[in-house]
Amino acid sequence: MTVLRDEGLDVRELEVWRALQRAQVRVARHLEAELLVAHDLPLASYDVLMQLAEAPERRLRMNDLADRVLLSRSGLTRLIDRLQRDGLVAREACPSDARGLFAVLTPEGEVRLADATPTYLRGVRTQFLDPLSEEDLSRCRAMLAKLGLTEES
Amino acid sequence: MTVLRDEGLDVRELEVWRALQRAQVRVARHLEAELLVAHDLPLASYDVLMQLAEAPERRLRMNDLADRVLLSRSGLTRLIDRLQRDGLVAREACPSDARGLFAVLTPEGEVRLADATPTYLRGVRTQFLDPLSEEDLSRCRAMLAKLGLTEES
DNA sequence: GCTGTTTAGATGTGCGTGCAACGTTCTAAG
DNA sequence: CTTAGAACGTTGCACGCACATCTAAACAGC
Repeated sequence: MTVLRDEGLDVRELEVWRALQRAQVRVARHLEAELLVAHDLPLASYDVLMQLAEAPERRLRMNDLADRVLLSRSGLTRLIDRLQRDGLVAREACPSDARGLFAVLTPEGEVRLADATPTYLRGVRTQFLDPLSEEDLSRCRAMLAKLGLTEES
Repeated sequence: MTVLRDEGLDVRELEVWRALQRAQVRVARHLEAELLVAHDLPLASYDVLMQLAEAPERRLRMNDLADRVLLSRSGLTRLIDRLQRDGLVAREACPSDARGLFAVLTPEGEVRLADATPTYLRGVRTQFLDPLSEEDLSRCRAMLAKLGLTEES
């Protein structure tokens, strides 16, 4: 604590941030582990498949996808490489913009996603939702909405 | 959404988890970037220094430290290697257990930590605390306490 | 004391990530 | 039409991580 005295006594507030970080990492690790053993599917891959499944036409531009998955563009390129190699996703040219590329969910990808989804949902529930009340969740939702609007830097 | 229909309508709940994930990563990335440009200090390194500074005698066993920093044991070994190379941390044998090693914060490490702390605190504040009310924070604190007790797997 | 088991840390290896640089295509200005 | 600049995605590179494995030390029972 000693080092943090200078800026007033928001050590308690800081503690909230650190606990949040810990909780998030803990749940994410749990999900990753379960998905890996049960479906040989890393969490990041699951996220990509899920995003694609939710998108119209089951396809998304690489750029948009990178934003939603919270991954760098280069990271997404490699990840899509792997998914394509495994046949879960295909690349398709964009008719209106020759620079653009769509990542498209293949039928096989859909199956894989459907298989893994129960595992994912169960993990989120046991590790995150179950311990919390309805009230907690709506509070949390409101909080996160506020955080989402703070864009700069 | 279509894929998630099977388990009832907790799509909204799932959304909370996903938003949390996004928020956490966003803030962490911001902190990492700021610490890097201003002090050439990765976020993980900052965490280690902070944990050591808060510990009695400014020292911690490798194992305990690994838990607090939310890093694998091997990851911590490498990170301490780097910090030791940079002179911010030293390794010291444990008198009572010859297997054990302490990671000790050096004076130079303290200075570096003190330099970086304002950057860190400012980041946490602008990206996380400022958008939230006092009420939000205490709610969040309570929520995280519940999550912290769900240990298994 | 002598073995078998457990624990603390350190390594070897492969993989995933971000950053910076690159080629390609689109768009706007002259 | 030509050229400058921006946008989209990919690639070279170095770094950091986790998993499995290994060594050394502590502890257990006999």
